Amino acid sequence: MNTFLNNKNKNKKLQTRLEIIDAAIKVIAKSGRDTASILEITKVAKVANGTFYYHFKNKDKLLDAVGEKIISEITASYEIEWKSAKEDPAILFANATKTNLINCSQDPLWLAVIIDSFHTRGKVPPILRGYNKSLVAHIEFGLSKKRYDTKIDDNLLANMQSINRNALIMISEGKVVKKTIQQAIEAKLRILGIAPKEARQIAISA
Amino acid sequence: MNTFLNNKNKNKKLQTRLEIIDAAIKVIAKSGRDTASILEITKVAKVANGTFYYHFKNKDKLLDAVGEKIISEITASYEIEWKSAKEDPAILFANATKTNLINCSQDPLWLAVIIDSFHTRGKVPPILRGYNKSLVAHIEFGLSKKRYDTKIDDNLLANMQSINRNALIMISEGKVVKKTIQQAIEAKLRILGIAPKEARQIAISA
DNA sequence: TTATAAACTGAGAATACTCTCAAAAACCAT
DNA sequence: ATGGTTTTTGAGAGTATTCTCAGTTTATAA
Repeated sequence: MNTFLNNKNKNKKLQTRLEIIDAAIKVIAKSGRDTASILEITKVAKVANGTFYYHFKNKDKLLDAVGEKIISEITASYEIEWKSAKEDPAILFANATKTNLINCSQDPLWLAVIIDSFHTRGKVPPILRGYNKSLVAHIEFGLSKKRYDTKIDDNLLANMQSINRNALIMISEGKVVKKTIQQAIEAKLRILGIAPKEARQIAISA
Repeated sequence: MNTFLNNKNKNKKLQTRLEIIDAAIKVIAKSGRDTASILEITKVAKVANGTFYYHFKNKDKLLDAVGEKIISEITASYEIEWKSAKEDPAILFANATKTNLINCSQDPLWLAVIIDSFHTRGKVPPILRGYNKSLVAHIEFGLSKKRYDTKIDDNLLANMQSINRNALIMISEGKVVKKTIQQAIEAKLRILGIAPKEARQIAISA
């Protein structure tokens, strides 16, 4: 019984790890990814500074873990429901957007971290990667049904993401959730090439 | 002749100040607002560290100055031309967007700093303030002519800004300028409520 | 030329952060 | 209980950054 972990230790280690991740979420929500210091995170997590380095090689690895935790709580809902492939892609997309935004809004801390994750220089943070995949699937589905009038490229995806991000910012600043989500859906559908009035209709009834 | 500055000195002082601002633009373009250090800026500007503090109270004041410098080079183009108020507001807006994006793209350093300025937590950086004012004027003009189908609010403005930002990012990453600008115009007009096909037409002929 | 005020310098105080490591504590199978 | 292993601790080395300030240089009015 010498080189591998037994269950008790596994749990203890995991628990500390989770405490650090939770503390990180709190600190990032307050100060942002770049300014959040490991010192403060360990203080909030009530562990010694050195403990952090036992669990994570460096700050980047921690940020990855934070991203994965949040994404795992949220993105499942965003997966396209292929079983309903006979439905209007625009309506499917509207519903997915709604669910996704509502999920993100559950916890103000997540909200802050997710918004922060959009403020990124350089590499795409993990929080956004999964989202992009589902997004492409949705749009391709709509294109295949000749429902949209656009092309998929980085610019389009970035615009879709930005609309989500802006909606989340509005929500985090206290704007009415329902109305904000409607606006986001309307804007996205319009960009995709749905006629203005119809986009509004779909957004309202989503 | 004791308390006020004479002309020569004024010039010398101003020149050093400008050198610091230019250096700051270079460093910010490379490292981003948050990570840019005064030490590095003064090194690039070839002045002593203390000189910085003779000219600027702190980093924030420098960032304001940088924003003002860039905005003064760019936003004039975005002002609505009221003399042509008989024209289609959508076309006016399309042209303004085009000019604005082209101006921003002139200098890769500006481009980087402007993009960076969108990554902001908290207060709106000065670069964006002037832009917002003109944007509202444009949209109000279109609404008054019943050309658009939307409401002006923070969310809408944020979405317009994001589309610009995304276009600038694409350009800075080497995407074709003309096509990227067309996409931005098309997306903005569609969000405002112009019919999809017409939005594309206007974007293409802008 | 010289006195004076403006502009600049760079050493260093104060602070903050990341990461390492030897030692201590906690844990658990026997 | 014992001994080996895992986990945690916190002091501190190394590095970086902001900002101050006493003193130096520069420019110019007289």
